Amino acid sequence: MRDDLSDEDYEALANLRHTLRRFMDFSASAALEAGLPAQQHQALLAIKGHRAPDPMTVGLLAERLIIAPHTATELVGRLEAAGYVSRRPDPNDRRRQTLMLTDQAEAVLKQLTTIHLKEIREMAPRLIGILQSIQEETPLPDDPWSA
Amino acid sequence: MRDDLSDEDYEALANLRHTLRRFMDFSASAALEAGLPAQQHQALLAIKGHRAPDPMTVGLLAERLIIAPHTATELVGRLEAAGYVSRRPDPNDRRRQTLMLTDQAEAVLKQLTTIHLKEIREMAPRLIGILQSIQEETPLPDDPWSA
DNA sequence: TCAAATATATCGTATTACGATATAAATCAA
DNA sequence: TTGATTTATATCGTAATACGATATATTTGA
Repeated sequence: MRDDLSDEDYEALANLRHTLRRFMDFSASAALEAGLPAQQHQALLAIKGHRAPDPMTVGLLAERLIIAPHTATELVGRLEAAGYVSRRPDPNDRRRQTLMLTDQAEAVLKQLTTIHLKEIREMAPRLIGILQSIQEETPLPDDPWSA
Repeated sequence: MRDDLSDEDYEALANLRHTLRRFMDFSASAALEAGLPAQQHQALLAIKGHRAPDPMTVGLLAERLIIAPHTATELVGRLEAAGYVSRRPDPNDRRRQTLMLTDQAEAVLKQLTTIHLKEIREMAPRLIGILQSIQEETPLPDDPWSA
């Protein structure tokens, strides 16, 4: 594997970033139109998308969103104040707060998830193409290192 | 196409977000270790990865990063103050500022791009898998709607 | 039982993007 | 050419949010 970087390497990486930023921008705009800041939307999704025997907690949410636990606390505080989430101490470990979505959250999340799946289906081919071109590490057909 | 959402739909979307956030966290940490805030790193990459006859400008950078033009102005201001970018008025249109990377920027960007390509090559299979499962819209083998 | 570890919460601070606005240059109609 | 409009960039004040430092409550384990 060559450790040198071609102009195409930088270009592919920049295109990947641009594609990701377009998705993030789409997502943030859609969430805001639905009345949710982007982080709050992603928190609701993380709670709803959590598949496990044990319930979602503040600490687990922090892990899934890759934020500090106390940042998750603040985020949940905002969600609770806005009526999207309820906290309830875990009877097994009363340090833990289990998180539940309200009906309001379920409704807005359903709407947002529908349009996100649609957007992702449109974006996916382009994104997959960029990822594959990076993995092949010889993005150009006439690359002298290929074959 | 069914417009109903299954638990697996939410789960796939949440997993996609988690994967993207891990990448963003990796990227931001790597950039910070190299002395660059995340946005400044992405700006350097956008400048370096710009393939076109015309030079990179503040407005073009805003388009690529999907931020407001005046936000790009501030970002470039920080990059210039830190010695990563130089501005020069475009002789053809003196409203425009053309952007050039300094040697310092080239060096740090080369290092960051190398480890980013490595990380992406590791992340890509998982990300592609999630994207494809969403596109197939029947993520489970035993999905009653499939076949 | 008491010390250490874990989970959550609070407060002050810093970064950064944006809205509103300003300035300069280019374009175009008359 | 002039003057109005558009385009490109820049400045300033503000708001949102994540973090560091720290605090409190609960559990665990020697």
